Amino acid sequence: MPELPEVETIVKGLRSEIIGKTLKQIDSFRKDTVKSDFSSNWNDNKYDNHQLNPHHQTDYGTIREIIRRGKYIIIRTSLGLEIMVHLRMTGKLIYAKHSCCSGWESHKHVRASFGFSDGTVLLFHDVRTFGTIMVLKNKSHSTILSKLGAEPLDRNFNVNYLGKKFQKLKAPVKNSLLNQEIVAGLGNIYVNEILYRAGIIPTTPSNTLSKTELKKIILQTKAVLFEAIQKNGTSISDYRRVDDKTGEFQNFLRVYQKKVCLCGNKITKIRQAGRSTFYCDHCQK
DNA sequence: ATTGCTTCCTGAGCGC
DNA sequence: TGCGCTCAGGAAGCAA
Repeated sequence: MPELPEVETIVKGLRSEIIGKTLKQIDSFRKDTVKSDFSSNWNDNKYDNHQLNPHHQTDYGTIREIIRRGKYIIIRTSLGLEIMVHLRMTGKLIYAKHSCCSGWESHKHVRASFGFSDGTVLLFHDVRTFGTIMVLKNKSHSTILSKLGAEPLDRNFNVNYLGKKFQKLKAPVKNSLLNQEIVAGLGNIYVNEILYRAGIIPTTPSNTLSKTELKKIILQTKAVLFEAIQKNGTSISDYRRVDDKTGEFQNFLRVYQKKVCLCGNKITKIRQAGRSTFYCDHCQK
């Protein structure tokens, strides 16, 4: 399940592969996967298999910039077009350099593809089909994503910010950290790891945390994400890099899906907001 | 306003 | 071997 470090790794991989390439064609092989803000065909959900706006455009421009905001990937072209990708649970972007011999068109889980003028293809592969792609011509990603909270690695994600957000929030701290409107990019794995390292029980009401505890959360959020990015993300099940390699951070997880804590205590597993929470009631208070 | 439940979806893993 | 069940969960939508 790609979270911030996985998305960041994919963005870096994409930059080195497709910056400067000219995007010629966008295809969708499943309804609801690709939406656009300019082609009515793509929004009425009648079509399972088609090209985006094939008669009005022969060129989407050259890939200029690829950025990440929370768990979203935003690809911007020289014509001002923005392609916004969210991988959700099982989405992957795979760059197929040798499209002529791969036979990807018939692959069961390829939901969309981006064709470049040099014959290479970027494939959107998604087993569970939760992933989405938005092609924006009129709107900007920043408008659509305006409700997203702070970037956890930014300077403005600090004790003051989190204190304000948590002030009147009774929800468990685990739920609050998963809330993308509070902080953008954290998912279940990293929130478990962050609260373990911060020594805080995940069920603690957000508004009862002390300044010291908030400080620990901020510090450990940045530390865990930084380390995970350095290890190219966590490959628990489906996440792969653009070149289909796995990340390595799964070897450094301390609490997620663990049975026993480093201290020897048994790890407790509960469910919060429909997701698994792991914690050690000896190391976390 | 806030919180929490349901929905979307498919494959892996398990017990029998 | 194969069937049916449970589990994995990000975010939207809706109900309380």
